[in-house]
Amino acid sequence: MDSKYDTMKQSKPKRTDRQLSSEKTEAILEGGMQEFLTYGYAATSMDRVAIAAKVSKATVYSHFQDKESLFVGLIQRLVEQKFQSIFGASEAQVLQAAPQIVLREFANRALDIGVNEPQFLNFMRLILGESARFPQLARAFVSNIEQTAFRKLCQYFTNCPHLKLSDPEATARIFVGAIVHFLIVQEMLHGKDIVPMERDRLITNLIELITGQP
Amino acid sequence: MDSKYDTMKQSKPKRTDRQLSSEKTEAILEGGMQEFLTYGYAATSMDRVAIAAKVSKATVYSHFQDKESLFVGLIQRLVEQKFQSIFGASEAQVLQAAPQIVLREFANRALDIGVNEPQFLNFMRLILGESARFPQLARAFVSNIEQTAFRKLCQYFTNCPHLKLSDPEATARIFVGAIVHFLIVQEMLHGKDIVPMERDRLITNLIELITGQP
DNA sequence: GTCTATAGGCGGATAGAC
DNA sequence: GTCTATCCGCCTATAGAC
Repeated sequence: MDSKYDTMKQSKPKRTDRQLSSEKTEAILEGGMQEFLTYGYAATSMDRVAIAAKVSKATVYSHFQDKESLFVGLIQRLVEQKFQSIFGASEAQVLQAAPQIVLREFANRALDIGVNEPQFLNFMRLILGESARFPQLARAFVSNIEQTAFRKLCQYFTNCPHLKLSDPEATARIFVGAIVHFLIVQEMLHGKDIVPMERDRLITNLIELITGQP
Repeated sequence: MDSKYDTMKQSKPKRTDRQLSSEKTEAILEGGMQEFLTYGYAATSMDRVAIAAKVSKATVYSHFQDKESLFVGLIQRLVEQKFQSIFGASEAQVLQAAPQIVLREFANRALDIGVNEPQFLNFMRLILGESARFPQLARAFVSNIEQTAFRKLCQYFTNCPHLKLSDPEATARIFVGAIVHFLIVQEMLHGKDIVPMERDRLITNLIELITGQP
């Protein structure tokens, strides 16, 4: 249980790398995604993955070496898909607006994902919950999602002439951290009714702290 | 899978509430804790729980109705234990110091838990990872840990004469969020080497933003 | 109350036909 | 490549002796 999860395994041994996935492979990945996101890694059975993909269990095993390979390949693909859907559409045209506008837009986009896409919450639950047993997936998440958010915000802070931040990199971390933690407590941990707070109130206060403008 | 996790089950049906847990019950809870924190809910077997507790499997089932009852009872107890170990030792004597000192102490105490107690990270992984299937455990975590941190910090912000915050409650959320997210990315998700940052640098910047003092 | 032994089922993974 | 059928082990939970 220690080192074997750290070594990357081959997900599709039967396939040369110049060809894309076949339809069956795609169906297996799609069915597996539904099952893993719903039940978690350990509680997902290869029987149900096969049923969800509408293939036989043997077909699943002809495309993926074992359950662990399917899971790792699937989640890594999902991390890249989420990266694309979050950061793919560039919003360079609004970066000229006032910092209050740009930062509010950034925060709202992040929080909208958690509210409008319930599967994204399950995706994060899986990454966080399995981060001890599958550290390479946690690292892929950090490299693709967290680091990109840090960079984009840090670039904005550094280039924005109105802001004079002593440490843009640390400030970017604080901004992302406050937003993501808000999402975790209110939505992922069902804290809305226990510690209620309007998202606009948090965002407004966060922007006030950073810009120094009331 | 929907409503059954929301209804609280009786964890110790054979025991009247005026008596504390017996030694066997304690051993089962202790053994179960080790297993669940290491392997997660679904991958933990009652066989291994019994072995870890040094009792027979039948004894486990004579103290707890089923696997789910053991898990829920155990995690709820653990949430209260963590609440005690984090907030039990009151630090009212240092609250007279400068805000820079008090807030830095608060942040360092929180981050020390994640670094010095690796089981606390596994505890959070379990709460986060199972928050869809066991929402009552997620809510217990929010009520005991998150809400208490918000309250303590908000009380300090409100009573501290040096600080003039427009919204102490939202600011407390931002402070806790930045610290907890830093812990999640650096330690839980193994991000130390990917997005390195000294904790003091983050804390210093966070305190600067809140106090307005460079 | 606690044990050993076992029921009964579902899990991952594979053999072999086509 | 894909299927049906199957192996075998481990799973949750319980029966029954003491």
